[in-house]
Amino acid sequence: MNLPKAYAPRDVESNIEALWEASGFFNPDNLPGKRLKVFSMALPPPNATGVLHVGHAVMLGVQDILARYHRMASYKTLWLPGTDHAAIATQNVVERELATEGSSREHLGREAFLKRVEAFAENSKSTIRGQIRALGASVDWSRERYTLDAGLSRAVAEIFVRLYGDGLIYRGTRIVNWCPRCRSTLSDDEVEYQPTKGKLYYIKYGPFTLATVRPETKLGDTALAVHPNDKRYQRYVGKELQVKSIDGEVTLKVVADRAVDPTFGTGIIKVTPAHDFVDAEIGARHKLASRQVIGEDGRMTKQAGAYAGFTVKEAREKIVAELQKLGLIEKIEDYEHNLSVCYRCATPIEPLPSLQWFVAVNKKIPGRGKTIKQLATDAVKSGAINVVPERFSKIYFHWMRNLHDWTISRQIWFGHRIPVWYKKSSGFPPAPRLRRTNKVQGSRLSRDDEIYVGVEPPKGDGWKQDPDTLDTWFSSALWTFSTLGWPDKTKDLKTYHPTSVLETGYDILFFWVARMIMMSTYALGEVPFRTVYLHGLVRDGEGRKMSKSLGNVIDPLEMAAKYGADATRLSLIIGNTPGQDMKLSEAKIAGLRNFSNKLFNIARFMFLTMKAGTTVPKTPRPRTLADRWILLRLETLTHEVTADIEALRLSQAGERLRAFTWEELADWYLEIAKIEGAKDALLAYVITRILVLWHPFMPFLTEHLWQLARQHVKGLPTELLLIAPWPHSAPERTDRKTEVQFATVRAVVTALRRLRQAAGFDPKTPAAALSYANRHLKLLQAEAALIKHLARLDAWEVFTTGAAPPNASHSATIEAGLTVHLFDK
RNA sequence: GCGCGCAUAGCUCAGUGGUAGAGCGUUCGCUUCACAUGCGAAAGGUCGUAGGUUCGAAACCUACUGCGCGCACCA
Repeated sequence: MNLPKAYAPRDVESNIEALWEASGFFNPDNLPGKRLKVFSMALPPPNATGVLHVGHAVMLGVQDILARYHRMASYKTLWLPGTDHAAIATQNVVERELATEGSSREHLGREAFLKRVEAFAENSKSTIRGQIRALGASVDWSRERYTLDAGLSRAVAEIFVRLYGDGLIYRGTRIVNWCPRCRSTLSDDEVEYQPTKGKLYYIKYGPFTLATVRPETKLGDTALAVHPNDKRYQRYVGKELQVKSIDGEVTLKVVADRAVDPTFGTGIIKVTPAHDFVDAEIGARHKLASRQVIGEDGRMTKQAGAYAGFTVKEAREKIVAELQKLGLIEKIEDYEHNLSVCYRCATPIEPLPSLQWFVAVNKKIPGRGKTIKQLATDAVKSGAINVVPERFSKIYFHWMRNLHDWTISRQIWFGHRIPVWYKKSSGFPPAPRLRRTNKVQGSRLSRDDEIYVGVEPPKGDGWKQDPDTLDTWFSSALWTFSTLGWPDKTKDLKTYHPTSVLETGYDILFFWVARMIMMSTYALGEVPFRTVYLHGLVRDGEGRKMSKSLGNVIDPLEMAAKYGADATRLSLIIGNTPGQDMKLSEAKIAGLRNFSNKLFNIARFMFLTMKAGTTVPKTPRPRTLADRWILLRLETLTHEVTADIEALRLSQAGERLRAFTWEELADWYLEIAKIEGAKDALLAYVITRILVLWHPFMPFLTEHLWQLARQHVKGLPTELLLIAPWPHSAPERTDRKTEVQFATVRAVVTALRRLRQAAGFDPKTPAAALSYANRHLKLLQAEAALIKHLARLDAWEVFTTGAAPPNASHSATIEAGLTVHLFDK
């Protein structure tokens, strides 16, 4: 056989990938043998927006290790892949494309635009499929899903209808986070905060002065508020003040409310119920009027009078100028505050009142006596879901406690259309499949509208579907069970749900993980997964977030092409613990490429030296001390690696394997094998075992070597390493004597090498030495040949005890009574 | 403001109450016939600071310092 001197991943990975897929073993239905235990995972679906990044590579790496380990350990193993339509994110990308073409979604119209987005998403999906394959992920493509698939869309509609039927989805006018650029609402979690330098304007309001960063909302003020205990302003509470302003005299009521911090600023605030969450609450408590002066287009409304039509920014400048002219500005200070921006396009958020759909998280579920929030909290508190690392459960509870009703309607076009239809109630007979009719109130509908909520469109004429779509996280919240066929009672659902492990980045704990728990406990009455494993973010070598604009992005596919998929994956596993961010550099990947080559060459050595027809023994027969030692170490390694993987200590498992493979196996045992000879069977045994143990971590290389091994040795258990049985992890076997003996030999060899170097001997010229060994006498005599070879001595004698010989140039003590002495040449 | 994390070799990081570890880098010597993507040898540490618990602490507890993150506030 003609083996290259260095491992060339590029030449083998695609062939190996094809071999696996042709086997069909990624599909658990095809796995051989009786498999009573089940292991299942849903791949967190990448967004259908483009390409995979290094964060995806972490997730694929961790999950593939778990999938391959369990498959080998004879679990019925399902790892279900798919993609997320990622509503706003994907729509934004396509809108940007259209903009460069001088077009827009409005220009195309809803239908044509959606076709365009779908074409884009389809293209992304096929890119992503190729990338998942290239990284070696053993996902079951026969079960691939997409959040907009018909089946999943049915699940989305079904759960919406159920929630509505339980009174847990409602429609109402509330202050929402509005992104004027996306022209859509956002949930609280989709808002990010950017520290921003701005101005703080001190404005005179009759007898008061108060500060604001948003003078333009002055037009929407309907009251002033002070703290109930603030003595300074007590006499004004309940009074109505006539205040001079840019739009003439306005009447403002003074109310007392606990939300006001008397120690901050002047201790008095203006209340703009239509454009601030806190003010809206104050407004509700005091039954204040609400005046919307900013519209969904980010421009001032007709209510803003002379300023109607201006953007918020323009209005602010004009209003400040006008206030200054009227002498109503006391001072302007520089001020840094947190600006709310859209997490998808960084546009400043406008809080404004809007008619939207919400999920009620604090309302009892009929017949269950608990709220969605309680179900989701209990799932973790009870231990039904195990969070790794554990500290994230605290963060989860904190978030749950503070969770408000979830705004689920979005005014974008790409996504699941809200399964609600309206029509003028004018004597039409009720539709046959009407689930529920209700009068709804709201600005968009007349009071006579009839509402239909159902999975299928209503029969009959005159129904118009709600134009809005659902929050993308609403559909991904169903991912673990919608992908398995829910709401049908499928075999897959029964077999694979709850899933075993959900592995994802901690950055989507709230967006996704928490919502999956909410939806699964609500709809199925069971947890979506038993363990959540949260990995950290991958940063660049300097600890900065990777981003295109910084130009510090490490592309996992590029790295895989350069250093191999195995090295790339391993670089994301080793030296990292769950939940901890990691710094990644190309040097680290190159280092693991070097290790790949080491493993390759260990096998190469075996293939080149082994007699044809060697059989891998079922039970190895050690002949020498080194044999006993390596087998002992191999058993211990097997035991420890198995325990590490079971406990999700993947980094530790990888480090152990690397240390054993490089140091103990390659540097010591192989060198000894060259000396002692006649180790074909033992070597075959050790090497096939480490291929098995390494397989989850380095699937391509190990499978490649397995296939080569099949040409050289007999007795391999399976044609594909992919389904080779994981070795039974017997209780740890200790053999103190072998350990101590081998360690002593090692220490003597190392000491001799050190002395040789200290003496300045050329590595090639043989040297002469003497040892006093005391209790190790017999051992060192027995291993004399080995020690002489490894330390390159042509003469070496061992005695029980004695003084350093006069012609010894260098001496060393290894332990009490054990010394080595090197003679001058 | 509340909460969480991190601080260990020059760098990046593991570390499970019992003799301080790895990779990279550094120094010295080697084309030793599996591998220079390599081999051999070595140097390098007050485990952030101060207390405490313990026979014994890098680890457990308390306080503090520095860095980072989340949430809340943000008039």
